Amino acid sequence: MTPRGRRTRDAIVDAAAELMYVNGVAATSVDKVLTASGAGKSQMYHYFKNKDQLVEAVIDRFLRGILANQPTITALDDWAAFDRWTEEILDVHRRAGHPIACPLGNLAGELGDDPRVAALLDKAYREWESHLERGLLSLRDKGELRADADPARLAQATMACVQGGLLLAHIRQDVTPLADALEIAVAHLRSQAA
Amino acid sequence: MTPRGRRTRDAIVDAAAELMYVNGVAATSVDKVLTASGAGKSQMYHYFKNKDQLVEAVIDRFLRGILANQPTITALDDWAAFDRWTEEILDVHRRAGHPIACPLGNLAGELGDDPRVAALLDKAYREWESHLERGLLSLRDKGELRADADPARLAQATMACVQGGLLLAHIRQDVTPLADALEIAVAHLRSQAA
DNA sequence: TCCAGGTTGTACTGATCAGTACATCAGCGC
DNA sequence: GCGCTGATGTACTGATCAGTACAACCTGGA
Repeated sequence: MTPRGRRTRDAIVDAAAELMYVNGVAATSVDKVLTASGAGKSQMYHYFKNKDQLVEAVIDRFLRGILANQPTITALDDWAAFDRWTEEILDVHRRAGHPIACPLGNLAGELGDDPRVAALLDKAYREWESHLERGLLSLRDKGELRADADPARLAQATMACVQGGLLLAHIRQDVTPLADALEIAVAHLRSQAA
Repeated sequence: MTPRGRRTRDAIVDAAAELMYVNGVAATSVDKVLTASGAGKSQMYHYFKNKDQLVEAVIDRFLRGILANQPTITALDDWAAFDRWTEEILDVHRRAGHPIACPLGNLAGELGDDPRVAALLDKAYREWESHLERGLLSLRDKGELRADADPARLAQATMACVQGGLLLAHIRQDVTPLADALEIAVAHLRSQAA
């Protein structure tokens, strides 16, 4: 693939991600993506076998964007870092100009019963959670988390709170439910401190 | 509307709810609903102005089904009742034969950016939460909840945990995230006990 | 019996959908 | 300059979509 082709492919994924984030996958037709990206149909089917493959690329793009928006998640080496992490999440959704919602969470309801897509979403969520788990592991190694705590399960429960907070924040376009859910999640983690 | 018409209308909403629960709203065409319900197109547009109005009826039906599945939510008059409530939720989703997911939560991602649908979903969630709030109010009146606790906000945070737990449980088809999230939610409520 | 209002079957429209066919273009190595 | 390969433009197909038109139906009350 040449640099020109790469740019075109990126433009298609960009436009698709934006449209699918706001309107959902089913409501985002290939034609709309192509109009928004300025590409033609032959490009779309040159770089993607079908719409499903485009959705795959969009899911990956969502995850990369999410992780880039919360840099502290890769540096959770003390309890204060968890507080900074929740502040980063809140800051993202306090910024105006886009709906308050998790791009991955938006797909869960619409596509979660397609086992193929569910597997991709699961993979994305697990990568997201793995950073939380790594942070908890480092705390446990430092003796700041109970030795019998289960970092993977704690990470999963934390993610559940994040997603639930975002879902209600989305419906109400108000960050309060997210802020409260994040506080509860981190309080629960801290309750497992050694 | 005659009893016969009522039955036809109910059959349409039944079929639509089932299909939209599993496949999402956009993937559920009016034609599929009518085939599944055995009704004809003229009935559909006799009882509903358009597909959006059918979705409205489905949202209401989802809420009724959810509340019917957790009867204890209307009798949250001591802390033990909250534990029974979480058990009811888990039991529903431990039963096989249907995907593990919240019907309302499934719609949030797909339709949450349509302000009209978001308002309907918000209304449904508020009714759901109102029962939690009522329970917390009764506990506060009995002196079992701190006088300065905010029942509405606590109810909202609890709902966030429920929804997040269900979202991850959906993607993973495993009730563990839901069980953990429910436990965290109720533990947080109990931390506000007087 | 008759008839009015609620109910139903079927055929249709125009728009949009995902995906395909095929010709042309652009740029890079030779 | 030549030719190959990736990149692109455009026109098309058949399926499906939401919604409409219209005639025919029941069924209860007068």
